[in-house]
Amino acid sequence: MSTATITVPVTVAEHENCPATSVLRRVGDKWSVVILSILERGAHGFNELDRSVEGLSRRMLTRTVRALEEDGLISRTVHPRVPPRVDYALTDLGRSFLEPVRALGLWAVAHQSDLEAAHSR
Amino acid sequence: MSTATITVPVTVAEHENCPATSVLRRVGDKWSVVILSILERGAHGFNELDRSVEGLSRRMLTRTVRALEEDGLISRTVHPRVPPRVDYALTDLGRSFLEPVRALGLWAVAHQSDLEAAHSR
DNA sequence: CCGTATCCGTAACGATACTG
DNA sequence: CAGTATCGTTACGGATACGG
Repeated sequence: MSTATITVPVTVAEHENCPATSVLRRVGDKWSVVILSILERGAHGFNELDRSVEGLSRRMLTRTVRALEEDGLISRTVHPRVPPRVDYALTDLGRSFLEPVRALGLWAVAHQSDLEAAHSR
Repeated sequence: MSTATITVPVTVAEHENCPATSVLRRVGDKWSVVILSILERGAHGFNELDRSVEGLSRRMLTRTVRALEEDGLISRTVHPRVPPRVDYALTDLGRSFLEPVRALGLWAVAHQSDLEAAHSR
């Protein structure tokens, strides 16, 4: 039984240093969760990912996978072949990250009608 | 034991219609979670909230509370007095929303060292 | 196949000044 | 006390073209 608590940042400095803030922002960006979720089902190459998600530009794919790699949520493996092959895959950290993210998604689905009701006012 | 699953949006249309997307974006914006967390400890007036968070402008406070109200996560009660008094408070929906959000925050704290290690490469 | 570089429009956000 | 209006800056993100 956990009794852990979180101190909510109430100053700019706290906000920017808070480990949760960067994670929350990553959850909020447009493509990260989609990429992570696709990689959950197996490793993919760059263009493969690009084609998997309609509307995702190569530019944003590059930036997103770079950021996810810097956070240690995915790995990037270069296979020196011709043609070149790069595999993106979830790390253990990325897999564990998806658990609370999924909880949030499930919350949204469970309360979808509440949200819609509130919005229609 | 839940077996619920989520279909990840892979097209622009799915992405924008997905109930989880808007929720994830709300989690990602700069002040929503901070405001919700402060309101968790009790109702507050507008300037009271403003002063509670250093670095939060009145402009963004207005926009944030409006958005949270539209989502049904907080309530806004106007007391017709002089001087005017407006109370912002968490709704039940807002309270339940904070549970998965907190799970995400706890994940970030628990894996803070992993994230820092990954980032220092 | 796997990206990078450049340009450009939009949206987020802060600062400041003003109102009921 | 509880906001709105306006402005300027910065970050996000798409389109396109080019390079290893």
